[in-house]
Amino acid sequence: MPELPEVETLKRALTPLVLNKRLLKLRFLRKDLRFSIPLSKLREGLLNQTVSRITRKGKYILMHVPDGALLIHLGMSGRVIQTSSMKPMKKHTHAVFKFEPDVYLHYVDPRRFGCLLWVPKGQTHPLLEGLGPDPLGEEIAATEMKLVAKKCSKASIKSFLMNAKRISGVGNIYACEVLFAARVSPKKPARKINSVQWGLILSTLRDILQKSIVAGGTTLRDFYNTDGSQGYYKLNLTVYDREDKPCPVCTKPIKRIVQSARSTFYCKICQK
DNA sequence: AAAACTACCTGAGTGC
DNA sequence: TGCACTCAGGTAGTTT
Repeated sequence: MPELPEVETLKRALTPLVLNKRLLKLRFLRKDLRFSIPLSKLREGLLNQTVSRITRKGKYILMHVPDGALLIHLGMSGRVIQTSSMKPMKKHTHAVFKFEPDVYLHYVDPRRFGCLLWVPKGQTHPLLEGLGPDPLGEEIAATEMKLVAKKCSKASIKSFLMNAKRISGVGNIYACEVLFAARVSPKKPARKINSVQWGLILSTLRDILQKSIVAGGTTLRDFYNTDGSQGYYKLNLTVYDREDKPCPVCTKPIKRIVQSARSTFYCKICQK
């Protein structure tokens, strides 16, 4: 997926294409993704309406129109591509949007873990409620995080970082990368992280995410920008998907373990 | 209450 | 080539 940098990259790519533009056509090729798509609500709310704003919270994108917003999530394999017609170009194209004058956006998602939903004006959405602070938004206070983590009896720092209720938008790749950069073991209980370490983790997180956005997002299998170009952050990955390869710092082999049913990559020597 | 596990899908990669 | 198998960037809902 699409981790946070990819979603932010998508938001930035979409903005000049659709901001202050009217949606002229809307076509759905299926009625359900992860959740059923509210077809008639989306048609009613979006058709012939002008996009006033595009925002992001964690990995969710909101495309605002007068009566509400289109809520987009890319799940694990989703992407949005720009083409020159309503005709689906890719297998697993589930929705096509035509904006004035001639911008065609195709929502493609093979695994269908993503979603397209409607948020009425003045309301929020259950999926957005309870999301923790966005790591690229207002600075998260280390003291605040330490306090929240204190209440976690057992959760490892890796699981903590990936829990959207704590901090929104941190996926598996960046959780691994940040902990390596901050020299913190992924196995360390979140409640044992001191404020200095929290400060380091949070500033490193912001730094890595920002650098990745500048590079255009991490491209693994499924992410492409709306114009089909790929991101380049993958080249900078230090530990993720590098089991048995040398640690860039100490050259000892990178370890792979499983935490909460997800692969974690780290250096036993460098991360304490 | 918190944390771990399961399920939702398709496709890429591996080994036979 | 093909089959069987494993694994994958997310996360809501269920179970422990």
